Amino acid sequence: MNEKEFLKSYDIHDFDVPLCTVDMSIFSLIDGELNVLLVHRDEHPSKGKWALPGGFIDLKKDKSIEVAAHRKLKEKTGLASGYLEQVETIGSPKRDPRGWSLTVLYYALVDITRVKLADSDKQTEWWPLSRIKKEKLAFDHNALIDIAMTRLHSKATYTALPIELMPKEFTLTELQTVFEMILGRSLQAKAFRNRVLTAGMVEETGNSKIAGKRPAKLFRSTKADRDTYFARPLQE
Amino acid sequence: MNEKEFLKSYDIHDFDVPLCTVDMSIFSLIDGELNVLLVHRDEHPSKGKWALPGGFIDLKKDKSIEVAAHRKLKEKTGLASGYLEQVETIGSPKRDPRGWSLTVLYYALVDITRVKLADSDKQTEWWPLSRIKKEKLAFDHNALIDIAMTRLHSKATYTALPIELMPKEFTLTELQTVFEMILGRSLQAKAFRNRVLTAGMVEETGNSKIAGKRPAKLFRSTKADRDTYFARPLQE
DNA sequence: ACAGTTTAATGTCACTATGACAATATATAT
DNA sequence: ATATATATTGTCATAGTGACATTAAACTGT
Repeated sequence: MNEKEFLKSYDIHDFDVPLCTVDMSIFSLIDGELNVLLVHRDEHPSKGKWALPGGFIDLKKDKSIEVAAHRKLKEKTGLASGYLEQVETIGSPKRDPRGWSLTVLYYALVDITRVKLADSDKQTEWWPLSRIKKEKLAFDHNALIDIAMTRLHSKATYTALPIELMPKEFTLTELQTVFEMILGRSLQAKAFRNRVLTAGMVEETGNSKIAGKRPAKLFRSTKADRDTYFARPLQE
Repeated sequence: MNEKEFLKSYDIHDFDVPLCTVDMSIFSLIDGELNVLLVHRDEHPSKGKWALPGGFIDLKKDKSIEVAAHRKLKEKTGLASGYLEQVETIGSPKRDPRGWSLTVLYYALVDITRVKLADSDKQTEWWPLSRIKKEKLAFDHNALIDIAMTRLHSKATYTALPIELMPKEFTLTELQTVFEMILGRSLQAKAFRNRVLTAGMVEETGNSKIAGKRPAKLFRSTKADRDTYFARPLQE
């Protein structure tokens, strides 16, 4: 049998194959808290529960897994760009009642001011992490968010990635607060500013913002933030 | 329809699903060069070419993807333990002629002195990276090895992971050479030794090794190497 | 006007892991 | 002994942190 004949006779439906999905943990910053976008499931399985946006790869449309992830991000948030990174692929026979299933987990960081939630048939909501911790989501999605969060935490120790969560202009104190939230501890203002500034990850816009007391200078991302690493990771 | 009825009526074979595999880039150190384990394909597709060990997830046996990866490592090298890490999941409609396919890529670092290649029906060989660069492997496996190698390179800048490639006892000069090979540049002996020693990743065995000139002290891994990060990554 | 308060931003200094390069130690070969 | 090669250590400058103190610029209330 040559290869052509082999391919003709090959049918994937003859085999036991796992269910295969892409799930997205989309983070944003709302009212000083990290939020994750969830969709309400109104179909079985896990009907009635809230889940990460995601689903099957469209074998006709998607040219790669990352393209599939970008498509889903666009569908839900209207964002064509935005930071997106593959985290891990998780699979087991138990995570979905339909059988052996596997999901490629991505996380995204979005600027909430640019998001336009889709008019979807499905209900879509931003949930703060504190609320997510208290509720049982669909499938193993609580665990998936934990995994994504761990990656984000890790990244924040050696890159300026959390800048992706910020609006166009922001103060360094605001940015520091976001880092503190992700890292779960407080940082020294002087050290933090030096770090971010000497690495060239942000630049002054010339504007400032008054939040009551002394006005704070506004900064913007230099877009070096995605690729540039700090010279040293945070201690501890 | 309740969930039970839904699950009863659900058949994954009704849908277009991607082919789903696990592939392993198993690295070892042979004659001072990095090698990768390859298997000869004597079935379609890519018949006659060399490929990374891997294959389908066994839905009956495997409780998780990592377990599947460990199983394959064991089958090929006889190693029940050994360093194993998921790198990335790659998928596209073109990488396999059978259709949309996706592979979860792992890499492993093994001590070649402990490996016992399986008496398999398939031919199994260690190929040095230099040879791999010159030949076209099955599917996109050249690219997969590049991806795994990039990860290994990256890890070597901030962890002592390459120790996993070493035999039980080794000299620091030998270890430095391995790092230099992975990083593709030379390192300062003093700085390298300080780094590895102060981080507590290796300890003296008390023995020494004579390779012609001044004898070199022998060290062993403290097994802190897997979890411990250097205080700072290498520059550049 | 002026003291008090709050938040923003900077000054100063010690610490420590690196990189660079020089110097020393210990074996073999002749 | 001397040369040579490899292993190992000494010394010093550098730079990015962490810690803590200090200054700056607004507002508030009297």
